[in-house]
Amino acid sequence: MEPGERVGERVYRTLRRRILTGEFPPGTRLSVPAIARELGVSRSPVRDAVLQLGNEGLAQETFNRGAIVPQIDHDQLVSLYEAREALEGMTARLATVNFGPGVRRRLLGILDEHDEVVAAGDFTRHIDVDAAFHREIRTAACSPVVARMLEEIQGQVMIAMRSTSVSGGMAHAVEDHRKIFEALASGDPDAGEAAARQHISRLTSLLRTHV
Amino acid sequence: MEPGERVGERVYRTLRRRILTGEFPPGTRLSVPAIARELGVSRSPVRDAVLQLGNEGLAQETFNRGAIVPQIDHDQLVSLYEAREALEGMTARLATVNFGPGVRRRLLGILDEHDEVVAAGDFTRHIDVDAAFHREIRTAACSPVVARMLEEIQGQVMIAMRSTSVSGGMAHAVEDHRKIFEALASGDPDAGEAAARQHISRLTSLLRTHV
DNA sequence: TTAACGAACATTGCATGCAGTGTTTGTGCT
DNA sequence: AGCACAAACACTGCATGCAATGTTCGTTAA
Repeated sequence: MEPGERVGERVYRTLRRRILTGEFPPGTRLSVPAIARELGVSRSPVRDAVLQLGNEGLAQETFNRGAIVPQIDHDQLVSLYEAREALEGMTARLATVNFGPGVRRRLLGILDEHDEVVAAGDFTRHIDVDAAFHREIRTAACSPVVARMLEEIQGQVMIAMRSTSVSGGMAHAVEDHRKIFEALASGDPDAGEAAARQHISRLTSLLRTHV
Repeated sequence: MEPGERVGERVYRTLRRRILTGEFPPGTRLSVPAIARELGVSRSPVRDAVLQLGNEGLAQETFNRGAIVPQIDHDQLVSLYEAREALEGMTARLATVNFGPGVRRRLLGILDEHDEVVAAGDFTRHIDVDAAFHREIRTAACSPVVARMLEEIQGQVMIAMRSTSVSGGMAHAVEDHRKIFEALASGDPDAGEAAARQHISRLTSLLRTHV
């Protein structure tokens, strides 16, 4: 007997997934009793989960009025990208130092797959492969604090991506990723950071013009 | 009748303060019933508070064994400083753009006070004034996401500061701060970011040598 | 018809109950 | 004394109760 896992943890992951996939679009009320009934658990773990989602910016709480899935407004999205630019730059810098044959191989595999996906015009898989590329770099960076913060940003960005089209274009993304890869492979931390930041800041600029 | 504030929120702030001031040193057990009895509230809001502290890295939870105040080990501290370097750099960059007479006046006031405090050798006030300088820049940066993440980092760093002496020296800190101020005032975002990052990376280097 | 009102209903946030689990303490044995 | 073991105790995590508050919807008045 060792579940070793809280019910609240499972509820948290369920709700998080539903929010990120858009099954719970912005504005959806996160009613604790309703969710508890649906999942067949009591209100306590559901409450824990909703509070945790609130801490991560995936739920917006108001006193005595419960929580709703937030809309990520333009200013918030800009701020998210400002943080993301700084942190992705740092992961690239750190990953340059830790760059090895394993990372090289995996990144090249992701890039090849990305080429195929773009050629096929599959936007959904593009999102996944894009995320995989950045995740691989985060892992190589070996900085849990930075990685955790990027994941938190990623969540809110996923919400925003459904309402605003800030995609800079799939082909452009792969191009940027190849540049980042080459900078990492070159072993120059400054180049790695610069390439990663430019990748993000291009989106931030697009965002700022899209007032 | 308008408390408009959750009991859990008050408990959270109380516990957070006790952890950050060292009243609850690392290893302290955060027993929900004990805290509830002491504060004269029920276990529910205390539980909420402890879970929230866990999300911020101010409590370490183990399944069926409750939470304790964490020790920040060396690797964790390095990762915290890596994130901090990236984010302080970004705030300085953004603050450069938003630099105005109000910010200038307040920063100069803080720097003058810092000089006095250092001359008096008051380490406790040094900590406060140091934090005030960085907070002023965070505020000027107008990026809530970046600011929030820096505050989260700040909490864990405060825990670590009591066990490891990573202080680079009070006088050196003021010197760095003046350089940052001048870079901000110059209006060059690159210079602002570079100055802020160097301030942090100096500490990171100290840390890395202090294996 | 539409707007204002109020009663019925649902939800929130805090309090408390409880089974399972971990910890501590006291006891007996070597 | 030192150790094994068990019983007593305490805590965790989930379930549920409840008063206060918020929401909804039907009814009434203009």
